[in-house]
Amino acid sequence: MSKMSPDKAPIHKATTHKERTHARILDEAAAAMRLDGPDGISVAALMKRAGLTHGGFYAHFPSRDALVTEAIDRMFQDSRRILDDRLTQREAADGVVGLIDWYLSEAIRSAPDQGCPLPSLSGGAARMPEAARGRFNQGVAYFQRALATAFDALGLPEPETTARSVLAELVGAMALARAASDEAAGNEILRSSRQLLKTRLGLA
Amino acid sequence: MSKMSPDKAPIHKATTHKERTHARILDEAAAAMRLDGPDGISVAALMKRAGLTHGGFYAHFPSRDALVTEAIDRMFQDSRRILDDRLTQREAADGVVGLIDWYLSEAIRSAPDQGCPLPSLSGGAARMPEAARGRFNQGVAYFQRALATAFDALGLPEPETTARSVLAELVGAMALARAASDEAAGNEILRSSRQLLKTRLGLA
DNA sequence: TTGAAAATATGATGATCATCATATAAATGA
DNA sequence: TCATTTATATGATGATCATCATATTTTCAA
Repeated sequence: MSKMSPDKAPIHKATTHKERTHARILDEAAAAMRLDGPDGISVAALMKRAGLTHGGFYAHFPSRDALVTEAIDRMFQDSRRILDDRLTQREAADGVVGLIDWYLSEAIRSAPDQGCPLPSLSGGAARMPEAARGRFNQGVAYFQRALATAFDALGLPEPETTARSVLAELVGAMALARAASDEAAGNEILRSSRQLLKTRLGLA
Repeated sequence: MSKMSPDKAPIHKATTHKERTHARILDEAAAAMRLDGPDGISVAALMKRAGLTHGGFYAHFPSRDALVTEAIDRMFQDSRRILDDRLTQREAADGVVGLIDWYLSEAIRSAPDQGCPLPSLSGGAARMPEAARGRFNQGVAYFQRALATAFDALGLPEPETTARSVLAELVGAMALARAASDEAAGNEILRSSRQLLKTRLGLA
């Protein structure tokens, strides 16, 4: 990019001012879109949240659709780190139990801007711009593989099939729990799935 | 409403022209919103689909939010009929198996305007106008009770807890299957949940 | 310190939207 | 048939939106 250092790849991750600003816009976008969906924030409102004005947006992203795509990616990067921490840095059974309890916790229920983006975004993924939908499905696939690996370590039969089924229940339970107007009803949904997921994985 | 017949409730369901038009708008709205979400169709586009022009809308609904609320209701009425047919008009085990196979069928996957509205709408329910969110949760509660009744008839322990868990998996699996860009991957999700739901309910 | 380049701000454009005021057309009771 | 109500259409209003053109500020090397 710079004329002065044409071939010099940034070895020490030289984050320029622009890169930092780009990342800040993206963080705000990811947070906002977890709460209000991909169409939930306007370019102007987003830039204001990032401490900027609307005009500069197109110096950072070629279009709003491109922002959505990058923001989806960003969300899954965060989730992936949590997922890896839970599933790899422990004994398999503890990791899976911890993941279930974290994923379906009341804290995450009340904080859609943390936790996994799948429950809020799955229902609308088919309406996303195609590139964003692709990133979304990469995130789903990663989650699925990570679960399957853990289930394989647990000696469960058909780990891939089980992983798909378990992921579906995790996503559906949190989506329904967040939809509930009555907090107690939502918590019952979470409790039920926490309990029965562990039961059927032989972890209860 | 009418000055001429003040106390006469319409015993023979005398559907006036206006009532029929109202119902037509609502049907179009429900179909459109299943495909594209509650914000997916404009008032003008909706009225055109119903064969009318945009101006007449406010003779039928006080606001767009009111339309969304009624449309949510309409969707669940349709689903409820299917649900009741499946779960009550058969032997319990057959009914549950049939419901699972229907709910998670590839046909329904490809036709979001049929089938249950929960997979498409759950993720965004928290962002709905409050009245619509209430109707949505009534629909969820009805579904849950119907499943619990069937599970009780099957002699399963904790039918309420199981109903919540099963509903979560049904909703999550269809949401993820519809999100998939790759049709084969989506079908694998459906197959996995069909199989494991029956297994864990002792119906395999 | 200065001047070019990069980053951000200001302001405008055309599109879409929900909503409403008012005009026309259709239905209905006399 | 006529008059009145009811239903629908036309057209406008103000708001919001993505996007772009251009101006201003900031950064940083010389």
